[in-house]
Amino acid sequence: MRIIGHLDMDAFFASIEERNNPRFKGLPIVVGADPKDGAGRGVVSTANYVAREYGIRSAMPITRAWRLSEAARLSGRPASVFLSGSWRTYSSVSRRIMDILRTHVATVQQRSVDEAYFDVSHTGSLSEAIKICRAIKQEIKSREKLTASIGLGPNKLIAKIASDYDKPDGLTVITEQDAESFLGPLTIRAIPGIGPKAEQLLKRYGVTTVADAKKLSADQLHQLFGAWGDTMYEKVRGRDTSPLRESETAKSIGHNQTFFHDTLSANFLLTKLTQAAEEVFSRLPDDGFTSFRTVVITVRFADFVTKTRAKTLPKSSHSLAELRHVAVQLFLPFLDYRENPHSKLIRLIGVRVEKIE
DNA sequence: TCTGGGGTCCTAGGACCC
DNA sequence: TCTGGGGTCCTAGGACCC
Repeated sequence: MRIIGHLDMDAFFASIEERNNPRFKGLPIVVGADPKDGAGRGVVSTANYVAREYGIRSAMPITRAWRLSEAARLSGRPASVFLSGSWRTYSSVSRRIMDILRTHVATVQQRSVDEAYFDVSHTGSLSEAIKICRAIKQEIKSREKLTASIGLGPNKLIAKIASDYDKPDGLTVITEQDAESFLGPLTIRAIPGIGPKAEQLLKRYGVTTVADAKKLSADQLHQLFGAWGDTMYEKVRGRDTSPLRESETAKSIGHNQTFFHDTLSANFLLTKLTQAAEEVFSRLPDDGFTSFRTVVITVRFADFVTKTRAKTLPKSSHSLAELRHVAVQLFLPFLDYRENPHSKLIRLIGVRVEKIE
């Protein structure tokens, strides 16, 4: 019998800030872009549960979060604490959490900074698996003063959805027999991989819940979504045979920057592009990489139209000078009519390397 | 609502080779 | 010279996730 767990830290970044700064205790905390009194650019990364009572959510434009917070303040509730956050702090906490997890279970697949799958099939019984999950949660709480939610199920799909079912500080167990009925009433968006586009398309076929989706045949889903439709057919039935993959090496490393003001200043843009190339190059060794072969640049215009240009070198390069040079060559056409006939202002520029070794 | 930054995966067309 | 099929690589774009 397969028993898979999914651990998901609760409001991770915001919880760390609250823990590290006792003066924030009980206040709404929003980690994300600088709101600049309502003129900021960017989005909310994480909002703690108090901030969520104001309607603030992850991925929401920071200006909107700021207005929601202002509205709450004017009605006599506390203003939100806006923080830009510290990636270094969060990743070191993350590393310690993953270490705790690894002391309890043999196989761990980290999915992001605050999430991981783990395999507890070896326990042979759900009750034993539950004991391990309680111990994991307890140790995270006592060592890190943070809470996690865990889902337990017959596969990664069910474990992941279960971990989200009862947050914060939850432990949700779904047996293989209950998997299909557990999923049925959930909205189709609960299935990982179904985003806004797939949701809209499915809506046209009268599908809003997972149960609705089961009315579509495998052929219909294949017609609509190609290979992903085949997987979707299985997922809405609670089936997922994908294995846990212990360690995944990065496939690309990149850096983007959105400017405070959109611009077409060649001087400014080339400086930012060069800086991005340097940032990417300096990060290569952090993950044990020494070379790259493909360079990709991204240009986002004021209207959010986004273009990428890539070049794959005949052989791998170890050279920052080459990375800068290729990035600049790829970018230059955007400065004249060839790639930008209407002289649209640019809001973001990015550099990424692939085929890294 | 006016949309970050870090990524992964998939698709489709074209070049090229046998 | 008027032309198939299969495979691989590259590029560009897009959906999605945290």
